Amino acid sequence: MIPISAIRENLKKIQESWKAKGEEFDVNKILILDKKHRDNLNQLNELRAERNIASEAIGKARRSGDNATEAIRKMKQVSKHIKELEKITADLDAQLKNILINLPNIPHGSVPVGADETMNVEIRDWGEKPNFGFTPKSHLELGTQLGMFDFQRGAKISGSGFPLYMNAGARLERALINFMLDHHHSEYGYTEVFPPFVANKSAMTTTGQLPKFAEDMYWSQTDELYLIPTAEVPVTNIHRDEILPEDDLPKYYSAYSACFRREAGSYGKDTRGFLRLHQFNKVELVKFVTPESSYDELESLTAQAESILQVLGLHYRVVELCTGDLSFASAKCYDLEVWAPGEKKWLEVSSCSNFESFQARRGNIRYRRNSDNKVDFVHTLNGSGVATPRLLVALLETYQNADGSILIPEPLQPYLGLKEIR
RNA sequence: GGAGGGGUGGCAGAGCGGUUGAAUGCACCGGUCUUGAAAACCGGCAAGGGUUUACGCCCUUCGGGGGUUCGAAUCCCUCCCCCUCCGCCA
Repeated sequence: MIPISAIRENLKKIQESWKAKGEEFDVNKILILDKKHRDNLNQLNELRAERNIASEAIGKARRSGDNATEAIRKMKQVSKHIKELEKITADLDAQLKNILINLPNIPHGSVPVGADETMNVEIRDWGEKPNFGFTPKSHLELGTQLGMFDFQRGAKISGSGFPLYMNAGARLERALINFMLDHHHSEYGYTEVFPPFVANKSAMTTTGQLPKFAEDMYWSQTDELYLIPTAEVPVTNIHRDEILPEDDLPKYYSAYSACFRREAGSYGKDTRGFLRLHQFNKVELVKFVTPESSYDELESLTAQAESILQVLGLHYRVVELCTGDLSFASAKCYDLEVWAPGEKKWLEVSSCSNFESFQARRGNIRYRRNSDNKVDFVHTLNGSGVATPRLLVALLETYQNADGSILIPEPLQPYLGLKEIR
């Protein structure tokens, strides 16, 4: 959420940034509403002040045995008026909040301006495309031959997009998750958490899934709970409505979770195999940091996510999203894309974002500054470190042998207990 | 699911219709003392909003919402959460 004061004070700048995102909002309506709200609030405050003074006087009169019936009669009218004004003010406030909660974050000044993903900027790449002495197969062909997963039976149980991992596939999935969690803990000191996989409306609103993206989530009406689309939701909400001591920052959390996405409106896109799923596994990294440090933390977060791909020896590139491709809550974002030689495609396995105070404001996540003891919003960041389905695709396709067997990268071998899958 | 208890400032914990935005303790900040530190003593210390060039002033907030009242942390209704016991269950 961006503060209304920022809209009042930096209207031009904010409008431009929305334009760069390809969005437009009726700022006039916001400003008029805001003015109306403040006018009402001022009137209300004056009346309440009057009431407070009168009530105290009545109390005093009562105690000293004086008659206060006339004052009480008068205050009855004032109270009635206050109630009416309160209703109006609350209604205006709700209207205003409803608009603010639907406004996207403002891109950081360093973000390249562009309309869509074609304007994203490749920042760097790592490794090289593997050379095969044969035509590389797709992960579907390889995995099916090796009995690693079964999409037909997964669909029988739940529908398409719900993969059933089997045998070495199931074990490899578990190995990857364990490997990534261990790596982030031992290399970078992340605190591992195992969060709930469902979350309530407040939690979903903090991170920005609600109110705009309700359609994208699975939800249990009877319990008013959503299945989480990412561990970002529960983990960011760990510190909702809290004031953290500055000395506790930065806080680094890692979490495995299953992720559930309805992918409404994307049918027919990437329907093959593991490229787009309704349920998948992911290790998520979440940081709570001071405002001054958040952009340095974004760089290190990205590097930490990258290190997973490096250790596994996978060719990848880092792409900086342009303004038009930036998500609702993000102020700046790097995507990690891994090379899948069978698909001959770059696959997004991670998005590393700085949300600045956008989520912190929604979730009221604050810290007490050492320098002046004042309270301020933290900055939150998160990135996948990384998502398994496309990682699995890249792994199978990169490490395939001519006979369809798969070599397991050395760091992963102890986790899987195998040097190769055949 | 049934019975009972409870949710108050950064934390602990009083208050149970009228200077209570809230005692007290801890934590924190400043000062005195000390060679330095600790202890002791003195002082300060909630957040949000509005208004003001500023000092300041005003309003709101004691789990959420609603009600009673001139006036609610305090009374009533309702919802949520936590704890204890019983039942059920991985």
